[in-house]
Amino acid sequence: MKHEDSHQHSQQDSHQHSHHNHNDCIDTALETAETLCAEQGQRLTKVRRRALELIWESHRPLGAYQLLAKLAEEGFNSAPPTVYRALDFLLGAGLIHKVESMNAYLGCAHADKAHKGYFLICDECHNVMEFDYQDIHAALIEKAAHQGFELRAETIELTGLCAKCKAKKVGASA
Amino acid sequence: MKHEDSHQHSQQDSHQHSHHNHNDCIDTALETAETLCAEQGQRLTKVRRRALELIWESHRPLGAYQLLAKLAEEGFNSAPPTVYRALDFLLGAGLIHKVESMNAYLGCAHADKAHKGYFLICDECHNVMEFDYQDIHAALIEKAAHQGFELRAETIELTGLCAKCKAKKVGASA
DNA sequence: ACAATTTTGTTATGATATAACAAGTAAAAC
DNA sequence: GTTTTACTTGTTATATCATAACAAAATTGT
Repeated sequence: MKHEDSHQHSQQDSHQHSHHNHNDCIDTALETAETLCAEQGQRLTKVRRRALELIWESHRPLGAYQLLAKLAEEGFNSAPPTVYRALDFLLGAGLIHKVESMNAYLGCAHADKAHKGYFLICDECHNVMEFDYQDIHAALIEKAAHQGFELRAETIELTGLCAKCKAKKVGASA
Repeated sequence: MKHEDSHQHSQQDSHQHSHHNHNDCIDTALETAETLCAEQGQRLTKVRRRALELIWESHRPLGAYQLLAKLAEEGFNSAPPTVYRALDFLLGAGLIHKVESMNAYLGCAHADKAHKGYFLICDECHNVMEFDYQDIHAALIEKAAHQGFELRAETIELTGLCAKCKAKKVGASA
């Protein structure tokens, strides 16, 4: 196993965990975003920046219209193109991912690393964990190449039961 | 590698290939569908059967409203619920897959085998190949379990350039 | 035939996303 | 420092994907 790492993006509530202060995550993500945009001559404008923050503040993947509502509350323009433009920008910059099976958007924890989003999605609590698994990535590239296919992007979304919800179920039936 | 197999679901046109008669595919798929439904006491009604056929006849994943239009041409009811009900049934029976990143539906080549759909999607021609890769499946289960996650379903959609389109590009630039 | 179940018809609406063009704003060129 | 250019945002309208709710019809079991 060359490299493997994972990151719990979401949490049950807004309180701080003993092992995970989500506010730090947001701060780091925003700093990374600033840096990346600066490096690439991209403009992280007010709406774009605030959209990214709001996506990070959410504990689960955020729908476009949910995000739009939050932005509208803060006085931003409340027509759909506003939010979709921001989302397009952030997706293009690799700062967020789209979870295709949920039509929702999630802050990317490894924006600086150039990667694909691999997700574990809990059917019960709808929390999403992003993970990065080089072995699988390599295997997929090889598998695709074997069929003459040149891989560009990967959508890997796994659903099931997360550890917490599994524990809760066992407790309930006991 | 324990098991690996793939199947080219789509083709450029409706003519027969030297190595692939798509009509045979459709026939086989429909027979399998009949058998499976009979075994499980499920009713493969007219709309459902015709929907499945139409999905198979399409050379690419078919959108719900595209399917609806085809059904309407043939005198079936042309309101959305008709097609979504048929799709729900076929999805539930494992006879088709939904390609999440395209919001489109594709005949399942291994309906009898109980599996997840892994797809290679060409950005150029939009053809889709389904493949089945036990090594990756096993690795994903293990990886998820390692994080206490109980895997139930997998959405694996890989995009890029298929062999044909790659060849075409090389030819064009030469 | 009757009741129970499932499937389909029908109307309406919700949810997700983009087209097209005008107006504003920041960056670059002069 | 104004003009030109490119980019970003505002605004209206509409396309696309999907489901809720309830009535009618068909199928199945008794």
